[in-house]
Amino acid sequence: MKAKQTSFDIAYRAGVSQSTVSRALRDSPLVNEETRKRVQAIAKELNYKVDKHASSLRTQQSKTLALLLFEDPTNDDSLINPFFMSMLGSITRACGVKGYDLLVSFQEMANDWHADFEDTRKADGIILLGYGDYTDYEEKLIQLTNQETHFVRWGADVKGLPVVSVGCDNFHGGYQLTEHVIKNKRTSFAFLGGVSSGSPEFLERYLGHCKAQYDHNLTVNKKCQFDAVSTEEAGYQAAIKLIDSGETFDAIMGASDLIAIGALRALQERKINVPADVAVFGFDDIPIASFTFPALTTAKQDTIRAGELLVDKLLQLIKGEPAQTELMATTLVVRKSCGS
Amino acid sequence: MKAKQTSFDIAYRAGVSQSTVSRALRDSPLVNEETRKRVQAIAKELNYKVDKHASSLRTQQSKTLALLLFEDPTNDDSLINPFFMSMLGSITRACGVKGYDLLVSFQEMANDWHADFEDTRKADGIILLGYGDYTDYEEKLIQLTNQETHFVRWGADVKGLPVVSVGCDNFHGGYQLTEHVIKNKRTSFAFLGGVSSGSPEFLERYLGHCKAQYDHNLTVNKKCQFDAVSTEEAGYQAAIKLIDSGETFDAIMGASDLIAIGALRALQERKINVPADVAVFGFDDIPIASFTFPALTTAKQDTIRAGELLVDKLLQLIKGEPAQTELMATTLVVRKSCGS
DNA sequence: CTGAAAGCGCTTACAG
DNA sequence: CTGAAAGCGCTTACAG
Repeated sequence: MKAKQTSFDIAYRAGVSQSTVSRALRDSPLVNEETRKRVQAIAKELNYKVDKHASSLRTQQSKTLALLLFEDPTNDDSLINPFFMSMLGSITRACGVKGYDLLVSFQEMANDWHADFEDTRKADGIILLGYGDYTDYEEKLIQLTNQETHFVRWGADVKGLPVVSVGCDNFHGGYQLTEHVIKNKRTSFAFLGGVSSGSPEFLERYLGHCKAQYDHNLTVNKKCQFDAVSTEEAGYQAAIKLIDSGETFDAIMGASDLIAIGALRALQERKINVPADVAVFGFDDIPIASFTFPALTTAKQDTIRAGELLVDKLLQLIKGEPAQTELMATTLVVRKSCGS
Repeated sequence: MKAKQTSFDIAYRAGVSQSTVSRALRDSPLVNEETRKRVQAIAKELNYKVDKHASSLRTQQSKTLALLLFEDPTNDDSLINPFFMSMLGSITRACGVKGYDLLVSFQEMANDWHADFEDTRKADGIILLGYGDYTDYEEKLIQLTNQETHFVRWGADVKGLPVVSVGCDNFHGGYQLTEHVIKNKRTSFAFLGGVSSGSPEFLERYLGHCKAQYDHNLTVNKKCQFDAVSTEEAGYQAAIKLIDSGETFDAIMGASDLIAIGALRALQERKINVPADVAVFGFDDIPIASFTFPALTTAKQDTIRAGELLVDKLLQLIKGEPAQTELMATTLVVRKSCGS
């Protein structure tokens, strides 16, 4: 049990050549059925496993994908966005299904993370997942593209760049949510979240949000929009600013669930009743969203499917096949935080 | 930019042998300072990176650790225990610091996950993280030990087995929490969570919980203990059972925060006021714990340190050094859910 | 301090 | 269907 078995050991026991062992183990049609079974049985018995590095070196592919999770350094270490955690889970599973391993790496946006994985052959391709200032981000996307790295990313479509993305229809999601709340008789909306081009997802949600108000003959009060990054704390701070601004509002859209949850805390602290006085809704449908008080109305992004799409498209790219950016529809999830 | 650079290309450009390139890149003292700088500069310019598989094959170590996250299949896909997510973050970072990559894999407890990583040389060692029925689990630990796999695990100490674990002092944590709540004038405790030897962590928390009551001359009401796995839903169900049992209680300890959060939901649904009527407290201090209503009193496990310890100890094992099981103290985190 | 050479454990043309 | 041989890109004794 001590020394590691090699294909030569198996070959010796099976009375065949090492080449045949290799073929048998890879289910090559070039090997006799009976021989294959015998070889495989012996390999199993000796608990032999093909050496990953030797085979990767020879075939020049690692059968590994890398997941790069990046965040703004503002985020607390332990407060990794739960939405990304759901994605991590589904990506891991999707990789498993395809026979790929997954290397996970956390990076700060500021760091120089764009290079290593494919150059060192650690991974055949990269999945990018994270929020951060879009300006920094775009630069890195360009570098990756120039290096001819295989990669896909989660997020809004990128205008000029030939970058394959999987994202959700943020505009429509924002529209749908807002329309739902308008039907619940709310007329004055506030929006918490950054709406610069630095955060395209939030911006699109905001635009959908505004369009819904416009379509229903409501006036968008720009004074009721406050910037916030996607954390509970930022949501709390933005909501406090909103409350202290003296503007009137009867509904708050958080650009993400985390922001909405922060708003919930601020409202509660100020004794403002949700949903009686103010409706609150978010975006993402992270697991906690159903456990807040009151439970949060939100737009669900299908993380399972997102993970599969990301992996599938990356694998296509690796194979040299073309892959298309894809936008997934969101689902309206109605809970208690916006009234009936 | 197309064809991948090898150390021979660098050697050619630098006018030295390939061996020297290899040495220079690894900062070997066997190479002239000036030569090294020149080689490194050229490598950088050409964006050359050492091929991971070639070097791993040669050195027989992968410089990669594997993280195996396993759960009971009862858990919802998206509901990966947030506590483990915090751990994942800190483990990733700790690996990075040590120059190791991290392979992540999710497995169900029922599967045959004990083998592959080290046999295939994908990883030099394994970190085990998860909850599940302890009986199944122990069997797998034994297999891993027999295979002479290098591994460490998060969790309670394992009696007979020579398994290196990092865990927290669950007994003391349970004791400390309960004592704190007793000082807040609660006298009748309920406990939600499985207390069989199938879940040793929960059992220890329960024992500490009981000991505190005993030490303060309170009677433990065994009818107020209801089994629950570590999910919000299980906590909710257990709390409903507790309420419907007709037993009296003025405090509930959830064996984990998730369970306590489920209990919060059940109490709210039944219009039982927290903390006025019933105090509620959990264990773990997951990120959501401060955002529940009311915010949850709990015992914090230091995930940052836990990740570092896990990685350090695994690395010791890989180096052939002895490593010891270590128990970390928990910190009492007082929030609103147990009164002042 | 440097170079030529062996070898890590595979996969896959090539020849039969 | 099978085997002998080359070679993936490194690291590291060995010899100088």
